[in-house]
Order: sequence, then structure tokens, then C-alpha cells
Amino acid sequence: MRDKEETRKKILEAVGEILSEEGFGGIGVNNVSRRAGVDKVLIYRYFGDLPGLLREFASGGDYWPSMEDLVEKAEGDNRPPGASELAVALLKGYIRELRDSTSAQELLLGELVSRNELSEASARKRERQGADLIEALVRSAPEAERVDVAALGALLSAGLTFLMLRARTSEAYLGIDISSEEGWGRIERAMEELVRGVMGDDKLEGFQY
Amino acid sequence: MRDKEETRKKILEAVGEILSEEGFGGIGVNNVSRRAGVDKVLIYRYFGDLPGLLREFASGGDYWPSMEDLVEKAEGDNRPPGASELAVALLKGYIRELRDSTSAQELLLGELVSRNELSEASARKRERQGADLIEALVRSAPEAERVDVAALGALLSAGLTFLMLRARTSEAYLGIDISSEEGWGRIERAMEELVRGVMGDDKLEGFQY
DNA sequence: ACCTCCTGTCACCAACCGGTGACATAAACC
DNA sequence: GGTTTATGTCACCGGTTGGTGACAGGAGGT
Repeated sequence: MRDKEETRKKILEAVGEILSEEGFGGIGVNNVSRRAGVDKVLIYRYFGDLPGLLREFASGGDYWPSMEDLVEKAEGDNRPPGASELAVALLKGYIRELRDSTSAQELLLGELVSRNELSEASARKRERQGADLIEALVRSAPEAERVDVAALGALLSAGLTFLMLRARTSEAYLGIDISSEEGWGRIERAMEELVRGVMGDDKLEGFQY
Repeated sequence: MRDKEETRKKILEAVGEILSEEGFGGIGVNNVSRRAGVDKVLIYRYFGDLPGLLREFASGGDYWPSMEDLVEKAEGDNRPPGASELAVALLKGYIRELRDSTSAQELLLGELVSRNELSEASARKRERQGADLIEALVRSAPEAERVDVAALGALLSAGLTFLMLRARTSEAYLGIDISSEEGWGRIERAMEELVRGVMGDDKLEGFQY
């Protein structure tokens, strides 16, 4: 009868380990309990069932880059420039952060393949963060009345996310080598061009003349 | 001792049915044989093992919209306009075709979640088709020297694909309602703006003045 | 008629899945 | 000290997975 909280922590940690090492498919009562060095019946006692465990993991996890991280990573040390630069920096920060976090990738993949389980909690959490981010971007973008910033952000971040997930099992996508830094450079540059083309300084320069 | 080819066909058809009705997760020797009304040992005799069956299904399937379909659906009845209009039309055709084909979605999802199985064959097939399409687009686009058309196409089609897969398990993404036609209208319009902003007629109009 | 070969049927395997009931044991309270 | 209560252990359940060996039966060749 040592430490209930300790055991709970070990179980939750095991979920994170499996997620980042074995992937979404490795999640299961038997595997989690084995990895945590704990009897699986404790999972049922402390979390109800497997979905309950995943729900708790998803709601309490720090597996996802916070909006503050992204903004910080995005702004760097120079003063806030135009909205297009901010958007580009945010998206770059997003994709770089995501490329480093295998558990975030697995979570994303899990949300894609099946609803119910851990999907809802983590999806809701990220949805809220993302919506905040978009809202902040809309506020700082004068062209928000002209273009649908939310839809643009959704489409571009979705594209980056898909290519990231895709890179896990495939080496190329439409001829782009998404397993190399060179390929990701092309992707980032294309993203930058797209953003600038729509809300970028091209048009601002035009207004200046 | 009736018809070996008939049995093979029934098995392959069962794979397709499961894919479109139960999803990628429903694929399995037992399930396939049950649905085909056939003993599962025949799967091993005729296809070696499960990966072999999936490989054969993926290589022989017509589950994927051909490039001709897309171009046809894209061009409609007016003469080929600018490259940006063609690109927009192609992407719209792609996403509409994909939204209708649940088996294509499942295949895509399967490629994302695990390599090896049916992923390689179908991925290679689509990769080839997609690369052809991009190549055709590059040829018809005078701005191909200025912008990386392949990277743009990859990013945008990836974004559309992700949102499509996402809509299967989630209702919203970054505040966009991806379960409604209204939300998809916003996505399509955003995509159109992005393409036009980079290789669009905005700039061409500018040149006319 | 006989023998061979191929198609199809059936029972079975070990390993896994999520989940449960019975029981030991150690701490906490009286 | 004795009793209660919560923590942890163990064996087991039915059902699923991918995969295999033995055998029936019908078609074709001789």
C-alpha cells in the first residue's frame, strides 16, 4: 500500500512513453500496465477503463506546444512586424515544434483514425488553443476584412500537419522529398510565398506607390 | 472445385467493401473471409498472406480518381484559361472527388498509419499520378520559374486532404466547421485566394496597366 | 476404374485484446 | 490489539487476431 499517486503517475507516464516510442497502435491496457510495471487491474480502479485513462492523459498532458511557445518562437527578438510575417513565423514555429514531438504526432494521428477515445479531449484542447491563435492573428491583421484569415490558417496548418504525418511512413509526396531538410525548406518557402501573396507586403508595396 | 478466379474476385471485392463500409481498421483475414463467404485459408493459398492480399488489391484497384477525371472535371466546357485557374480547378476537382470516395479516404488513412501493408503499392501509384499532374501544371504555367509549383501543389493538396480526413472524426478545425458545405466553401475560397495570390491574374492585371 | 491434383471445409493453434472476481497485505483508525 | 479500508497480486473470462495441418470431394488424365 505504498503510493497511489505514484502509481497513477507511472501509468500516465507509460502512456506517454508508448505513444512516442511505439505509436498510437501500441496503446492498450496490457501494454500500458506492462510498461508501467504495474498490474493492469489498477488501470481500471484508478481510471475506470481504457478510454478513461486516455481521457485523463489527454486532458492533463503537456505534450502540446502552447500558444505562448509558438508566439515566442515566432517573434524572436525583433519587434512585431507585419501580420504576414507574424503568420509565417507562427506557421514555421508550429511545424518545427510538431516535427520534434513524436507524441504530439501520434496524438494527431490517433484523432484522425478514431474518434471517442483520447481524441475528443486532446482535440478540444488544441482546438481552443488554435482558435485563440487565429483570433490574435485576425486582430493584428488589417487585411482580415478582405481575406478569411481563419480559413487560410486552417488550410495551411492542415497542409503542414499532413505532410508531417505523411513523412512518418512515406519519403515523398507529389515529388517533394519530405524526408529531407531540403524538401522541408521548399515546403516552408512555398508556404511563405502563399502567405505573402495573400496578405503580404507585395500589396503593401503596391499601396505605397 | 468450382471457380478459383471467382473466389479470388470475391475476396478482393470483400476488401473493397470493408474498406468503404467499415474503414481501414476493419481489414483482417477473418473479417475479409467472412464477408466474402469463403474460408480464410483460401486467402493464404491465393495471396500468400494478408499483406499479399492487400498488395494485390492496391495494385489492381480503380479506387483512385484518375488524372483524366480530374482534368476533365476541372476544365469543364470552357477553354483552358490561365495556369492559376487550371490549378484552382484541379484542386477543387481533387477535393470533391476525394470527398465522395470513402475507400480512397480509407486508403489514404491507412498509408498514414502504417507503412508496409497496402501502403506502398497504393502510395506509389498515386505518387506517380500526382507527379504527372504537377508536371503538366508546371509545363502550362509561365510562372513556374518564379515559384515552386510542386511545393505549392503539395502543400495545398495536403491541406485539403488533411481537412478531409479530419472531417471524418471531428466537426471543426481551427474554428472552421469542416462538416458543413459552408465550411468547405470557405476552405475552397481560401485555397483559391492563395493560388491567385501567388500565380494569379492579380499580377497579370497589374501587367496590363 | 483408378489415381492424381486442385478447390474448398473444418478444427485447431498461440498470442493477444479489454475486462472481472477472489484474495493477500499493509496502513490507518478506534 | 483488533477492525476497517485501500493498495496491490493473480488467475481467469470470452472474444479476437494471423496463421496452419488434416481431410473431404469433385474434375481431369491415364
